[in-house]
Amino acid sequence: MPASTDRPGFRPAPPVRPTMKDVAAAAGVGLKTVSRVVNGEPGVSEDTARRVRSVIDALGFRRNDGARLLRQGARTGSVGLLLEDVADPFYSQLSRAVEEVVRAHGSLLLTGSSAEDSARERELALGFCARRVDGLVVVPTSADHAYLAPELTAGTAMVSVDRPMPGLDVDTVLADNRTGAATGASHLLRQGHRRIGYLGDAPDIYTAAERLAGYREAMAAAGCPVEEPWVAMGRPDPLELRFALARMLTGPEPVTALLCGNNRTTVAVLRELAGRVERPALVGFDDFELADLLAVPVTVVAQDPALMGRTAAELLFRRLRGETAAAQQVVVRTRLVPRGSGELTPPATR
Amino acid sequence: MPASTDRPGFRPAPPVRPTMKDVAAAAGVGLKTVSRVVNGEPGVSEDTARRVRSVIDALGFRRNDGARLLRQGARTGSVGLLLEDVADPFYSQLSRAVEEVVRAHGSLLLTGSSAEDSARERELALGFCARRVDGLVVVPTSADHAYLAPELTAGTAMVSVDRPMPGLDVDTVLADNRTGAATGASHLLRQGHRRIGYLGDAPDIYTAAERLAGYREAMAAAGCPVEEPWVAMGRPDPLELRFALARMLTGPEPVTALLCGNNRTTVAVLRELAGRVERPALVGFDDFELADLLAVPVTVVAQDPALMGRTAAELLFRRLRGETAAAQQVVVRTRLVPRGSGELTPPATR
DNA sequence: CCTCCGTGCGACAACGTTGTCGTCGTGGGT
DNA sequence: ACCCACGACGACAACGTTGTCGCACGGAGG
Repeated sequence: MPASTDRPGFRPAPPVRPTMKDVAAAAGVGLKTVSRVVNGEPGVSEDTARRVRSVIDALGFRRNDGARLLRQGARTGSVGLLLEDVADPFYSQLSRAVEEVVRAHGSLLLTGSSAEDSARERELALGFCARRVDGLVVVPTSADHAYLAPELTAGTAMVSVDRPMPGLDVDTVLADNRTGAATGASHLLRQGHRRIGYLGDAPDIYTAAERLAGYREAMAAAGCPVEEPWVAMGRPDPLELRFALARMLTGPEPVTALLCGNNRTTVAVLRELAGRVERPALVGFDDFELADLLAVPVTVVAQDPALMGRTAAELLFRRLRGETAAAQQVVVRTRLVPRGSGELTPPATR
Repeated sequence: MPASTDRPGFRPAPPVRPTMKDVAAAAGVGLKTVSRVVNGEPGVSEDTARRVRSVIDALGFRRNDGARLLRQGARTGSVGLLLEDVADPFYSQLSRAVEEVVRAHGSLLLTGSSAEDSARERELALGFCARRVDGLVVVPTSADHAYLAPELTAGTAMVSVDRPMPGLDVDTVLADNRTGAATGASHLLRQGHRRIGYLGDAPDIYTAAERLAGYREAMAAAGCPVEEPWVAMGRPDPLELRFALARMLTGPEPVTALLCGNNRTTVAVLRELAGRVERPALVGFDDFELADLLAVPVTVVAQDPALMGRTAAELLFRRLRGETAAAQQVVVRTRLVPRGSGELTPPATR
């Protein structure tokens, strides 16, 4: 835990908030009467209510929901969202969809980015639970999540999105990664490509592994042996990527097409290709803005992050409404969007 | 408030969480001893501590931070972030930066999108305050925010980003919108353009108004009268945009260059231009991914959303640390990034 | 006149935790 | 043998709120 110990040189007497007691005293009424007014309960004369309300405005009183929740033992009306990085367009779209649903249910949203670091994810998740969120929507790292089991049995709803949650049996929303990647690869094969490279994220990430598998399956089904230099997996590092691409695109038998395992990789590859002479065909997994406006519009296997987020959030609230069925898995279909880059044919046939 | 009244047909006895009392009973110790163990306070023998810890693990006990905070009257270690739309890249980058700083201070982040709707913003802000967030980072709508004054005096720190907060004197982080837009316009003027169109967001949005003013200033300084059909302000609506562009680009005296007031407008314009024959020069306000990889790379006036977010969050924590100086305004500079589209010369001179 | 009831309101406990303070037992010093 | 200090622990109040209950008052009905 990153030292919340702000060694406070000198904290200037944090101004205190008025409580119901203060309001009651100022209005010359009992505490409970204020409570009644604040909550719109009956049993208060309009005269008294008016007086109390004016004092409330004058003092700027706001009910302390923490205390309220403690007393009522009710739900907190808040949901935690844990993902890899809010700034990634895939997650930011997912995030918006989740937020929309959460808001529609009158709840508030806590957001945290794990940066793919399981310790950080854990810290955030437990922090959310300590705040007693009603539920958790998680894009889990590959680490074991059994530490969340007590929360689950304690009634905290949980849904996993984009990846399964290892070690915990919860509702899960996934894209059809394997099929999608296979579709992308097949599409390239159909254009006559035989030597197709694959660039993806680190293979400990579920989606990366699934998509790689999809690629391999499609290649195998087409009778195309995959040579190892054609596959590059890892966190998108510009330098590594440059080497990998050089490896794939040069030599006696260069690849004529590329399948990119995700958003960031696709963009990084495009940027790298801009500085090279080769113009391999390219299909990207996951759509991105402006893909259609590039010099060669980019063919993608599009996911639907908004639908995934919405579905996940709705599953969560279904649980919160009391649904007790066994954990289910929802697979959201991907869709091939041909735009040009994936329809380039291999040089020999050009 | 959107009916948090889930008419619960039948709520299946929400499983209860173990409390310290339960742990104490199960471990055969006093309540306070459990508290001591949980908080790592001294005065517990290692034997007892071990026993308590094992019971804690067995029951899956987690301290209830709500109760803790209530008791301690301390800060909640949470910060609210209110912006227009998490899915907008500008805000999602800002958001990440804020989150980073918040995390570094050991706090949690509540996020809410106002969708530019002041009622929704208010609802979210008050919801955050009811949860007793320590501070609020807000991208405010243009509505009056005086309703937050009680929170401010009650000690909730507040910082306004991207726009000033009307009706409330708080630290504010802004981009130099006016200068930036003027720079963009001047850049086009320098290429020989005299008829330059401006497309921006609704003028009740501070940044939109400022940037429009910057454009007008630059035009005036160059002695170029702005004709009204050249200016189109409003929420980005594809159809409106099409009409506006048609108006600007056709007729006897069409504009030869465009200045776009923001991210979304720039992209929408690019998309629209892709279907037209005219190729006006173009400068966009706010950078966006892939701007450099388009057929004609797009010249932009780049903002630094991450710096803005970081600055805002740091100002917030400075206040929380007790800083009491008068509210300050930080202006983050923009930077012209020439990439091609803004260096196109007018047809006459081409 | 008294009774009965409804209305308006306040006292009090409780939610789960922590700060304060008191108690108990042990061990060392005299 | 006695005292005191000290370590280990628990009882209790309090944080701000709400649910329960009871009380006082006034008017209607006998």
